[in-house]
Amino acid sequence: MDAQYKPHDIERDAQQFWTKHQCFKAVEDANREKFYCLSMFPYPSGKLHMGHVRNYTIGDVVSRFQRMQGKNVLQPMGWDAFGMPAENAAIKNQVPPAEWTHQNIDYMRDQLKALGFAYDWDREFATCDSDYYRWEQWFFTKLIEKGLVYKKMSTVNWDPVDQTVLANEQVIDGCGWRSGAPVERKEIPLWFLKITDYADELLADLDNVEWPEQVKTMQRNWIGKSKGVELAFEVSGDTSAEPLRVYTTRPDTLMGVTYVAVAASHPLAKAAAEKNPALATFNEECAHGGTSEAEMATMEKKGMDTGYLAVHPLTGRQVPVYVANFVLMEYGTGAVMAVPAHDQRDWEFATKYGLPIEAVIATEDGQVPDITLAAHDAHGVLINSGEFDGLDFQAAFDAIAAKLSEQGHGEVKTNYRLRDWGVARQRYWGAPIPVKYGPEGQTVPLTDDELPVALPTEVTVDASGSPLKKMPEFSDLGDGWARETDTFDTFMESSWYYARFCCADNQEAMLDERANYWLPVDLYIGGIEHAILHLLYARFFHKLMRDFGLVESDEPFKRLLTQGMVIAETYYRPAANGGKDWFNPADVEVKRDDKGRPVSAVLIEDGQPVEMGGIEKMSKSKNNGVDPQAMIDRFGADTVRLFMMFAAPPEQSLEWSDSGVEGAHRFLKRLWRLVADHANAGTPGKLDPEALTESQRELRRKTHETIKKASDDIGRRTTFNTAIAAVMELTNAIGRFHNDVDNESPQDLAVAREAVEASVLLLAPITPHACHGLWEALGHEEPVINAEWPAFDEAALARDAIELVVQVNGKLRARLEVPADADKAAIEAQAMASENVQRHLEGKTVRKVIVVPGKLVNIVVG
RNA sequence: GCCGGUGUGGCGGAAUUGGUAGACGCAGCGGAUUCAAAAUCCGCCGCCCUCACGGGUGUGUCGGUUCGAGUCCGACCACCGGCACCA
Repeated sequence: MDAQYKPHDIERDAQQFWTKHQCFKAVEDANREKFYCLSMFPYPSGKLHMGHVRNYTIGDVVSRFQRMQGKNVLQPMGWDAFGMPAENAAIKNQVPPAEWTHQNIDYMRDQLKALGFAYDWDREFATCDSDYYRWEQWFFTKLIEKGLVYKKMSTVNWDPVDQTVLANEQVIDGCGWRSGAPVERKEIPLWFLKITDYADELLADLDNVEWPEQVKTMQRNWIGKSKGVELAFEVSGDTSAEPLRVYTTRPDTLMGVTYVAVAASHPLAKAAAEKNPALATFNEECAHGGTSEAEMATMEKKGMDTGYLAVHPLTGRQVPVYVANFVLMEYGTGAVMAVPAHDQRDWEFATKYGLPIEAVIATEDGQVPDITLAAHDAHGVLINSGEFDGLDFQAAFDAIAAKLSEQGHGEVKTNYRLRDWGVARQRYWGAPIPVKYGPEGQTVPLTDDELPVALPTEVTVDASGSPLKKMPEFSDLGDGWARETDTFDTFMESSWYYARFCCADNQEAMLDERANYWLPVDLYIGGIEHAILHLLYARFFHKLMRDFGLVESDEPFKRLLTQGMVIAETYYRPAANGGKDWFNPADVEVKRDDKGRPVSAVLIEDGQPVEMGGIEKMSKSKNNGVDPQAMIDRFGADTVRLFMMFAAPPEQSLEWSDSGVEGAHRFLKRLWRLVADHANAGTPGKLDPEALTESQRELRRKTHETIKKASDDIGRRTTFNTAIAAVMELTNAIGRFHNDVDNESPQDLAVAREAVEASVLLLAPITPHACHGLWEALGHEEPVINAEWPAFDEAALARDAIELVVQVNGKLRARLEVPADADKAAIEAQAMASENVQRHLEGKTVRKVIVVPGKLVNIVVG
């Protein structure tokens, strides 16, 4: 065998073999245990970035590992092909979105193939194919029939210059990103899915999935189930005004209410503005700025008195009604009661506008809280609350709720922070919403024979409005009927693609029985940034499909692995316009001091210094992306895969390092030579575990320790980095073994063969091309992709003697070699006898001796 | 602002159940090989004191629990992800 590692030849040969033998085709087989391994499909933005490479390498390693475990593995791939970047590219370069998207898909597919991922390409689809989204349209019409869809007014970011709706990311400092005009909040009717109907189940079923606890916590908090009271404040002196309904989780503070706040678009605020021009101006002002929750929470809180008074439902006291810019009409009731003594936001507002602050909850030690500097928001016993004084939180909650209920002013209510899912977008590059509007204003879902509604692909896209609105050939159905021109949120497509992969070729139905063979997904891998929205919507959609009889399982993703970002150093120079010019790491040379610490960097092109801007997520804006293709061309796919898996555990962020990649490449070269040297050393004899020399026994123990550790690391812990480190240790040990043994006996070679084969098998999921070649070179006829994962031999792990450490007062003072079966007394005696231990015991009294078998002895002295 | 996370040598990281801190790799330093270089191989490598034996110190900061804390508890600091129209 050739001792030189030639990755490009090796990778070409391996890939040709897999393709020729259709190794990755997944076929349903009820007699075999299935494993559905799915990585989040990519948006086809142009070319793969390192985040994709990382995500898909993890998925591929698990898939190949499970295959070696004997499972029937499905690993599909497709394209999340609808979305804004295609429209932005269309505006910029006058390329139709469909054409741009398909070109990107073709390029990226080739890149995925070059990385050797074991995908069943027969199942590939793009969500912009009408064969895909037609079923989404069909399902939506069924949801309308089931009453799970409705239309309501909703706030969007409106660019008054471009006359278009902006996404949150297109609003920069309150202005449109293209026009620069201040963004307005505009209310338009939009389609919603009733995800809140499933809130309880979405919450409860989190207990039944094997997800990272942090993700489950985030989803629980997002759903935000709370128990509170909904109550009404009558509006004083205006019998025509509806009572103000508010929801609170703190009815115990009800006696501390000193004002009520309503949204600027609340009917009462509008009514007050008619007689009050200043208030009208203020309400107008509240309509500026973005709609995101972060913006709402961080903006300056402002308000203005409406002049109306609200009547406290228990005391009859009249409190002012304010308009507040942080109260939104569409969340909850559009009105909130304010208790400034016990809520920080209310406290700041009251302080700003000189409203009264009245403490009604005592501190822990029963005192009146100091509310001069901040609100006191902890639970406690009630004070200044008349008949409720002395009650604790729960008793006060119950008593006040009962009283409100008795008087018809309020009821206990369970509330959710979760809001219904707005699925309509005023954009072109998405799936058309299958609804039409009649001449008398009727809203009618399309019937099965009117589906699918194909998105026209011949369009001109510009920055203003939705292209579909400007295409009568699409929207005008004649006789006064018009088609809906809004398209679906692209989260709709990503909410069920995992199911469609099971039966992507079915032209007659959305899903078929094959979905129940493969689902749920056994391991789903993707970025932590999807922890809430995508994963929650997909869980919801799965339950909708279940309730429609399309799938049997309750949850789509049994196990979840959230992968960290890929980050890299950034370099820049201050630009003339006050901004920064960013330079790609590939174009920069780093200077180091004599200890290897980076001290400065220069641009290779002109030799002049650049600033180091810190380590950031790889992005276009910071120009710190490393092109996977360049790395594959230079080192081969296996090196890239190995580095990605070795540099960090999957859940952590991964810092790109050119020298780290070179290190991974060096390891593969060393491995290749090691196997070649071994293969050329002679024919191994038959391994006889009962007749081994000390050094043979040692290598064999290392082999089986490594099998044990790597199996656990990959299968249970998914810490691929430590599995690779363990195999590196094993290959180092093989190298030493070969050096130590002068004339290699057949038995030496047999022990070495076992170690070498284990190394190749353990690395096969990670660097599959190299291992394909190595396995063949070791004389196997069956390819390594069909090999069985190795099992460890418990007997090989046994040791005669073990090392343990001796501490005196917790500080390490000696190391001991003791027989594996030594008893505690013998260990203690040996520990005490140690010279260095004796020195630390001198003149002191031994108080206690702790012996932890197999680990240590701790002698406590005083 | 709210929710979730992260913090260990010069660097990426390891330490899985509270028990030897720094596995493995990168960088650096020294050596071998070479006409020379690259590549490769061998050795050293947290910081401070010491010729050495050894000792002190050390896991973001401060405090606590414990025979023993990177790991558990409390407070704080810094950074990262999400916040419903980026995907």
